[in-house]
Amino acid sequence: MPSVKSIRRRKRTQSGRAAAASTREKLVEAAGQVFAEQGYQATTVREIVKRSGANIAAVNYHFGDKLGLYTEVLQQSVRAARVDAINSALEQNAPPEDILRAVIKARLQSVVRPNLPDWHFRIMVHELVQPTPALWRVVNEVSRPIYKRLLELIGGIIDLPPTHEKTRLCAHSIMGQILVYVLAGPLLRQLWPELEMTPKQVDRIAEHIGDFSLAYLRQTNSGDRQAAGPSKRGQK
Amino acid sequence: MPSVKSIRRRKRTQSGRAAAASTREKLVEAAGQVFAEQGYQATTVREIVKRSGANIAAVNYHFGDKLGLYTEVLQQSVRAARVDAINSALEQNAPPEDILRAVIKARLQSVVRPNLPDWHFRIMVHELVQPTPALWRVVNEVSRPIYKRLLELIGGIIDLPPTHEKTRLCAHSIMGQILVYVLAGPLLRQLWPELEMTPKQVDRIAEHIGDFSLAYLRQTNSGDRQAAGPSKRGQK
DNA sequence: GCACAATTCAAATGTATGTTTTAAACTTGC
DNA sequence: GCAAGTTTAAAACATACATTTGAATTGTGC
Repeated sequence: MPSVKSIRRRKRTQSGRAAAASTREKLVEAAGQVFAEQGYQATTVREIVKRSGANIAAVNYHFGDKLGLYTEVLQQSVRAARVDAINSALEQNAPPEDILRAVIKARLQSVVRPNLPDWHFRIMVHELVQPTPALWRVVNEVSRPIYKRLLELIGGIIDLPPTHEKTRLCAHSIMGQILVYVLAGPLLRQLWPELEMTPKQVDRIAEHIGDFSLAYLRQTNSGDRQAAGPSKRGQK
Repeated sequence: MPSVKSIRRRKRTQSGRAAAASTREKLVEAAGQVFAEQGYQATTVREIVKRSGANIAAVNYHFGDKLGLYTEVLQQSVRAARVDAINSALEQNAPPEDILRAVIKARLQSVVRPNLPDWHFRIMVHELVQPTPALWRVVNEVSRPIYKRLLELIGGIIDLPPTHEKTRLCAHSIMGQILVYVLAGPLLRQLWPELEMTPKQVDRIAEHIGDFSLAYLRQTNSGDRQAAGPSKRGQK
């Protein structure tokens, strides 16, 4: 009796369009939440199916196994992140400094709100602390282009090539200032109880990060490359 | 038949002084490493005992269970962190700006090196992403004093009270710039393969963070409170 | 050396979890 | 209505894991 080992992967029938907005999607949605909260290792498929209201066999049927489900979640995450507010902010035609402020604001907003289906970033945080093989694909597909664009933007402000070490360090400084509110959120709330991530407060924080960063960027622009051009010399 | 449920906790005999620098300590050391790498959930006691060369029952004997071992690790972490380089750097008698640079450097060094028995910070990172009840004690006992001191330091530089919102935001900006190298390490290495955390490179990064931050702090000091004093007006 | 406690060891136990199976219902397009 | 796809329920299976046990070993004071 040859135990049918083959996983019954469904072949993405799609026969009837998007008729079934059902189990499969509910699974991905619930899985995204749980994975974002607990990380890959700590989440149980039983918790996922409980939240989604689906049957446990469904994850096998649709995704083969837990890792398959996780992969799907990551893929959707990538797909969603690609058309994200960040990119649109990076695309817009505006002075570099304004673009930078817009990017900071967009990232902080999308990251700090609890409700939205924005577990994408939280999953990334888990990946950073405990990488799974799936991380590298995500990094290359979504993080790298954004990183590249950010380098160009900053390089433009401080008048250095995007790959220059100083450009990179500046990019990391900005990324770090945003990250701290994502992953040190609980810590900061404990240290500073008055901190509440209201939309208004988030905007204030974003503005601060912009001020904080531009102080150095402007100084570097008019400092290192002396008289590079009088166009942007304003100290405010 | 009363099943002897009581965990055979040893009563810290200590009869023969520190004669036994053995199993217990080896366990804590190995556990610190593994917990720092994988986080509480993902680490297995089997991995710990394998690395420490001890028998698996030893963790029960000495610490009751996995959580007991983790608690011990955290306590040692707290104890070690208290007398840490950070504190000594914060204590020293020097200009505030120099102290700030020293603190940044010390933290970055202690955090980025892989070898040292400095898993303290890494464990904190895991705690941030997946808090355990033990987190809050650590926060209050070690993070809060350091945070307070940092606020005073920065407040001194920008001439604002430590509890002022702007002071706090500046502190977070600095913390974030350091944090990004800890928890986005793998990501950054992927995005920037040339990045190698040699001691020399780490020093350069620390210096950048200092420059980056002081640009704003100085500007704020001489900007907000006008003519507060011409002592520190240098733009470099 | 001897008794007794502390420690270490190999093996067993119980539980949580991922995975698979079976069989029956229920959708849905043709 | 029927055939294929989908969902459900319940159970079984295998494995990894923390935890426990009881005996063996080691150390220590007398």
